[in-house]
Amino acid sequence: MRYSKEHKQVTHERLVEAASQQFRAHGGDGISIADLMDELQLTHGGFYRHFASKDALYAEALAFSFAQKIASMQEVAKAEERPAQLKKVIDYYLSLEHCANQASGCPVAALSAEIARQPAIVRAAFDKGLRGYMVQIAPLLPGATETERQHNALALFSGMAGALCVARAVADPILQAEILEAARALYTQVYCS
Amino acid sequence: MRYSKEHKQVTHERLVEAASQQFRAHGGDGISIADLMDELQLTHGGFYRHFASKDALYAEALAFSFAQKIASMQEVAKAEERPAQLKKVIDYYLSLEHCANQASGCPVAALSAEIARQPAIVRAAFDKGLRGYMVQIAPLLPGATETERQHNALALFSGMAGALCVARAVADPILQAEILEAARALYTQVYCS
DNA sequence: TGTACATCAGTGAACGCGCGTTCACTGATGTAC
DNA sequence: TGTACATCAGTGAACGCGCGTTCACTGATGTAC
Repeated sequence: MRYSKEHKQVTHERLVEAASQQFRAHGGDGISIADLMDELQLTHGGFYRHFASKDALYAEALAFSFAQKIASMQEVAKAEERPAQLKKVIDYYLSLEHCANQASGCPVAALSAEIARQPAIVRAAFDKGLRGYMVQIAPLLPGATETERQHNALALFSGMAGALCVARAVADPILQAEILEAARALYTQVYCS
Repeated sequence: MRYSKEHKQVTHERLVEAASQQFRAHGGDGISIADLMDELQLTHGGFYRHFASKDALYAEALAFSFAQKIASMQEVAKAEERPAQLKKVIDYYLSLEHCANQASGCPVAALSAEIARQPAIVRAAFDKGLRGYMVQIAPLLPGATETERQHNALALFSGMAGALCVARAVADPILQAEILEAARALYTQVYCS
């Protein structure tokens, strides 16, 4: 049957959002198109009316994940003064809550390890997303110039992503908490004093 | 045909070593048992004379990767004085060379993102490997107590693993070098002064 | 306004492929006598 | 020492499964007249 005018765009957006969460939670190979379409109460055959391939969806989903995470970070920083903002962001990024919620968490921590093995369309989306991330977050960082602030942002966020990723990998919850706490102490000391 | 006495153990060890490199390079799902056996000039059917499952091999290969990396880190630190040792290790870990050679690189950077999705036997090998890593490396870190040095090691190595992982994900070589350089500056400043 | 046709999001079967695992078999070496 | 048998690392076909992608089809809505 044919659907009303905005229907296709709505389905497209629902797919991107669902994929964005599922890819972060399970990785690119961890979720099938059939599972994704099931989640939207659709059958898998219709997928190719919306995307040329699974990779094309991955690229769009990645862009969505970055945008969503930038927004939630700015939400956290909002209504605080300059030096306290960064402390808030660090505490949030390295919280047990963020650690436990990978599906809605930072795409850098969840996916960067597999991005190097993805096709060019996905890698390009990652580069673009990461650059946007750094531009948006740089104002919260110390540094005399924009370049310096962005370098600081790269060091801080790659480091926090690593801590989050390793904490999630670890099976022992005590060691997990130790990793997050050690990273929180380090980055707070360096960037918030 | 039947083989001489030590033959089985030799094949077992060759499998673990080959798997250790292939898993780090391509991830747990990125390499098949048939490909691995091919690499040793064997056919895939014989695999189960050596391991109960692919997961069992993954666990052993992970332990091997950790041991190998600890050894290469100690090699780097060797013949230096106390504060310069850590600088050497940081520079090596965040080098373009380490970044380009994932197959022989740090298993934390290469695999921690997928470990959380692996079965218990693999996760246990990761925990054990990471703890051993931290114990071996802690003497190079500043800190008044062993606990403090290990916390510093956790913060430093999770952070460096994140930087390495993000650098590898990025397609643009200039941005890749920037990430490694920013991380090198950060961790050197914090831990080597 | 009414009618005939075109469109196209979604359906569900099918294709082709790769994978982890199993299994009957092979045959040179180890072992028991 | 010599012989007959047992062992078991390795072989290669097969099984069962899930996946990405394709395709002929459906049928309600959009559009042209």
